Amino acid sequence: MKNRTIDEKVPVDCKVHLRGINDTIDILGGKWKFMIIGCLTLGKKRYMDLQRMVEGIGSKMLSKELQELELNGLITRTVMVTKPITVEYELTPYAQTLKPIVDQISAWGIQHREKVIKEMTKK
Amino acid sequence: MKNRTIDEKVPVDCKVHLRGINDTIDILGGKWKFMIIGCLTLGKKRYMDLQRMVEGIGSKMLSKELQELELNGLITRTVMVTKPITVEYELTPYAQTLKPIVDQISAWGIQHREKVIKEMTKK
DNA sequence: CCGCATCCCTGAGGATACTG
DNA sequence: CAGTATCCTCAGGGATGCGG
Repeated sequence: MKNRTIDEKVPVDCKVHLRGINDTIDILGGKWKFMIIGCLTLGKKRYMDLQRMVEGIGSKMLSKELQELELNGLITRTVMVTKPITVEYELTPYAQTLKPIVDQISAWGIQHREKVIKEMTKK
Repeated sequence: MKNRTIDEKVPVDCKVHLRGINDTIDILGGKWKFMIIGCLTLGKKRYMDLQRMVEGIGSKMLSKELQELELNGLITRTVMVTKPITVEYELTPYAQTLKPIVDQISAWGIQHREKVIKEMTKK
């Protein structure tokens, strides 16, 4: 048993803070989840809509990520028994709590892009 | 050339919104970046500190992700020429703009965990 | 239109060992 | 202490095709 210097600087509230980040990333990690949420932030969407909006995503990934989001209670899946079947995805009220986060992430990306472009032209 | 119904519902500002998310995820994606930023949010940290705080990360991933963050101008790396060498990582002023995002992500994770636990015990 | 099944493959990422 | 190098794996994820 060595006399470790651990814990000297890792108070409990820090751990909670970090665990919070971890938990969120566990749920919203992956390559597309934020994008999907971002799309649904704009209103309910159909499968095709999503595939078109989330540029680059494949059918397999899309349905997989949608399932995971549904499991976590973030989106609802509604099947409309129309001619060719129709499915609508929508954020749950609970998922609305994610909107501020998604909006900020988007805003940061936008301003970051501007900053990068500015730096390139300046040089 | 088919008469596609695309674009009917994909106005430019939506695309910008989504591209913003994309850009941010490109930079902060990956398994650990948010956690690392979260740690550095608490102040400057040494390599070992980070490895200890970001539970589960390996030496290789840590240094790789740190390099990427440094490339994007989000952290600074300072070498102290001490007995056994010492290196400190710190958020750049620019990276401070990420703090609200990280904080919200953390807060959401914390409240989500509480919600899940509540639902489990309730049942 | 929705989305599962299948095949396949790249690369993220883990474990271990080694250097300055 | 702070990494780098090497090897290896396994799952994320792309492409295609089929069925309800």
